[in-house]
Amino acid sequence: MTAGRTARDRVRAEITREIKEAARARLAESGAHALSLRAVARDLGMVSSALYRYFPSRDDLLTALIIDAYDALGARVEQAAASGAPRVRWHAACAAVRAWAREHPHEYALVYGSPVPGYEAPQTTIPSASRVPLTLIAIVRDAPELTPTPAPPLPPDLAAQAARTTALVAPDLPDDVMVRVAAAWAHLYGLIGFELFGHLANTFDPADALFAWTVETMADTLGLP
Amino acid sequence: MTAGRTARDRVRAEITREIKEAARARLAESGAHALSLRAVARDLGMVSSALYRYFPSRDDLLTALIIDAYDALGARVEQAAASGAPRVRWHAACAAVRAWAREHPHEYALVYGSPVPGYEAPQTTIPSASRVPLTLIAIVRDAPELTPTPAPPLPPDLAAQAARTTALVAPDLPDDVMVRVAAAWAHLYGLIGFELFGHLANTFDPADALFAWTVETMADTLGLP
DNA sequence: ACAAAAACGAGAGCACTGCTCTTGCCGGAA
DNA sequence: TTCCGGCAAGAGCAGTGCTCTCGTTTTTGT
Repeated sequence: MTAGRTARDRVRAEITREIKEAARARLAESGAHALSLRAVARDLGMVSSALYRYFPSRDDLLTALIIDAYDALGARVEQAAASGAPRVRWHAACAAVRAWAREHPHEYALVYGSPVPGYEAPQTTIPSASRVPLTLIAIVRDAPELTPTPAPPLPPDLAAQAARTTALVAPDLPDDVMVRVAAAWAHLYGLIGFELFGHLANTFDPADALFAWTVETMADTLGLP
Repeated sequence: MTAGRTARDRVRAEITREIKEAARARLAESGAHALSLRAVARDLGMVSSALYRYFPSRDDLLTALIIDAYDALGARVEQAAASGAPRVRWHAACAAVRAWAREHPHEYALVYGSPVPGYEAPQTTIPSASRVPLTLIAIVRDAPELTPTPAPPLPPDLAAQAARTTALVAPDLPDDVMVRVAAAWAHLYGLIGFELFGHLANTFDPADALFAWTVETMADTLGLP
C-alpha cells in the first residue's frame, strides 16, 4: 500500500506515515482525548490546515490509528501463537495480548476502551480487529483433540449464533467450542481491562498471578491438550 | 448530605444537584467527550464561570458523575441480589449489571470504559465502586455450601493476594473462592464491555443468549447451589 | 445591630481546539 | 510551454476550559 506509482504518491504516503507516527507518539503519552491535530502539525513543522490534505478530520486520523493498533496487536499475537502445543500457544497468545496492552495502554484503550467519537465502527476496521479472535479460534481448531469440562447445553438461539459464526471462520468447529472461545475471549478482555484501568487496585494488582491462573482455567475449560 | 444548615447551603446543594442532573442528561445523549461545561451552564441559564463555584474543573464534574453512576449501579445490583437462592441471586445480580449498562451506556462507559482524563482514580470513588463486587462476594459468602468445579491450585503469591483481599471484605471466604469471584467479575465486565462497545457485532449480537449461558457457567464454576 | 468577611453571578478575556476558505506556489502531464 | 491538480500557508469562525475582576448578596463575628 505504500508503493505509490508517481513520486508525488510516494511522498504522500511517506507524509501520511509521519503524521500517524507523530500522532501515535502524542497518543502514547497523553491519551486519545488530548490528541490535538494542531499539536501533531506543530511537531511536524506543518500548519494545521495542511494536515487536512491527509486526513479529512480528527476522527479519521483516530480511525487510522485504531486500524494500525489492531494490526500491531494482531501481528504480535499471531507471532506469539505461531507454534507449539495447543495449551502453550494459548498461554502465549493471551500473554501477548496482555503484554501489548501494558506496553501501549493508550492505544489499547483506544481500540478496546469506550469508543471515543459518537461511536461508529467503520467496516474497514473489521479485518484488523478480527485478527486476535481468529488467532484464538485457530489455536482451538488446530488442537488434535479437546477434552472440555462439562458445561450447560446450548439453548437453540445460542447454538444458531455459534453455527453462523463458525460457518464464517472455522466451519469444522463444534458450536459449543465456539461459544467457549467467545466466552474466553471476553474473559481475557475483561481481565486486561480491569488491570489496565485500575479496577484491581489494592486487591489483585499486580495481576500477573491472577492472569496466569485464569488463563490456565480457560485452557481447562476449552479442554486444550 | 443534602441537609445544609443555612439557607445558602441548601440552595448550594440544590444547584449542585441541578448541575449534575443537566450534565447527566448531556452525557446520556452525547457521551463524555462531548460534555461541555458551557453547554451545561447554558442549559441552566447560568454563565459558564458561575459553574466553577460548584465544580473546580470539568474533571471534577466528571468525577462527581462517576461516583453517582457507581452508586446508581451499585444500588440497582444490591436490590436485584437481595434475596433468593444463591444461584438465583447470582443471575439477578449479573443481569442487573447488564441491564443498567444497556440503559445507561454512556455512564457505564464513563466508569468502566477507558478513564477519560489523564487518569486518576480519586480515593472517594472507591466505596461506591466497590458496591457491585462486594455484592457478588456476598452472594458467594452467603451460600450455605459450595460445590465448585476442579481448578488449578493457587500459586503462593496469588493465594497471598486473595488472603489479603478476603481479610478486608469477607474474612471467612476460602482463598480459591475469592479468586474465582474475581475472575467471574472480570468475565462479567468483559462480556458487557464486548456487547456495549460493539465487539460482538455479526457474531453473538444480540448477546442475551451468550450472556445467560456464560453467567450459568460462572455459577457452576463457583459451585453455587 | 452593625461591620467585616465570605460566597456568589456576571462579564471580559486568554490560550487553545477542530475545521473552512482563500491565496499563492510548484511539479508533472498534455 | 502551458495548463492543471495537489500542496502548504495563513486568516478566520465558532467553540472550549479556565482565570480574573467587579459589584451584589448573604452569612458571620463582635
